Amino acid sequence: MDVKTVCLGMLTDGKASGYDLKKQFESSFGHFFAAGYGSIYPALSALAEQGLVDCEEIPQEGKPDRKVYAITTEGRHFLLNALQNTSPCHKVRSEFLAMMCFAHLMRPADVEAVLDNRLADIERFKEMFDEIESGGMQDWPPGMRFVLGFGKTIAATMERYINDNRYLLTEQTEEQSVAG
Amino acid sequence: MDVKTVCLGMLTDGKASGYDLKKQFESSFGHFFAAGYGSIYPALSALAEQGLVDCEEIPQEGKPDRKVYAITTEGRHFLLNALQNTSPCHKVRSEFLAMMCFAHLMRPADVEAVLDNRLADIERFKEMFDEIESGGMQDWPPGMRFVLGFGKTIAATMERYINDNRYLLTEQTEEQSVAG
DNA sequence: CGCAACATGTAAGCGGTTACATGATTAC
DNA sequence: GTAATCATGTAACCGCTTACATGTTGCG
Repeated sequence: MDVKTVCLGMLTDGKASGYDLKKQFESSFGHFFAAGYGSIYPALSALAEQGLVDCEEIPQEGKPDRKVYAITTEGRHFLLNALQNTSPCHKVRSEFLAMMCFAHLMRPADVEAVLDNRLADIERFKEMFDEIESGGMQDWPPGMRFVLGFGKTIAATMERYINDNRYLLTEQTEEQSVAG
Repeated sequence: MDVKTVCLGMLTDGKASGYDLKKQFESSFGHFFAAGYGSIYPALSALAEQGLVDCEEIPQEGKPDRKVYAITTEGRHFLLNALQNTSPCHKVRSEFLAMMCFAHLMRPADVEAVLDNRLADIERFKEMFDEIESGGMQDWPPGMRFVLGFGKTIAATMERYINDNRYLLTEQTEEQSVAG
């Protein structure tokens, strides 16, 4: 499941340009599968070259031609095949948690700042989730609702955990004076 | 916060070899910051070249010399400086969630298998956490306890969410018959 | 007047993964 | 006998990130 496959999946919902897909990555997919233009455009080119998508070029004035991609029958087969992997991974790479392991070496003010910044990030996610929900989810496939709920639940849990346990990190210990 | 910096942090707890650090990555750090030998050994070499660690080679018979690394004063300064970044990231890359977005295109049996495999993974994490706790945490820095609790809480929440909401994905919908 | 949105792409680089190479000792 | 543990490393590769390049339209 790389960016290519996810793009292919998104195209099962209808034709779209790279620009359109980027917006979808930013909103609904961003919190668990990020991708920038530098990944998306080459991915779409590769998919087109493999015959997994068709590309319709729509001329525009002043802007580059809008390239609208549509999934092909071969693309659908390829995707269905990719979706038969029953052990997809779920990876976390957290500089935040790594840093917190060494909180006893940090200045207390910096620890507080890190925690506050993380809470602010989580808050932004929650706003994003609310925005998506207010846009109407009736026509969404059940998987999307599952994934959105997953994100909301984890975000709420992280927020609560940080608030309930930050005292562990911010109570002064002797070690901190040795740090320098 | 790359592998190099995390290795440096681990060495504040005492001397260690690359092999030792790998074990620590597998146990306590693995769930939020994975690293293999292919990252760790080059990282230690680079740290030694920069003078951030000292390397003591202990000859052994039959095995390669054991190289034990110790953090230097410069290393400590470098680490303290790195720990002043107050916006460390927390990234998730989940093929699992990406796949679940397209559950309506999958065979129901495959969806079930994916969910069961994820639950099994979570179970393994929980076992790991219990094992760490039973090994005694009294002498652990507070940050480690915070991070361990974080992992346990998120794992429990994920497990509960999947169990409570998998019905969303496994109830048959019309779309599934169109998938081919 | 300046910024955001629209719209597509390339190229260099970076960091991490995977596979390979070697080989003794110990426990089952 | 065979698998796991101890022990270190290299090299190729892969996929994503970042920075760069270009240019119009419309809003405040």
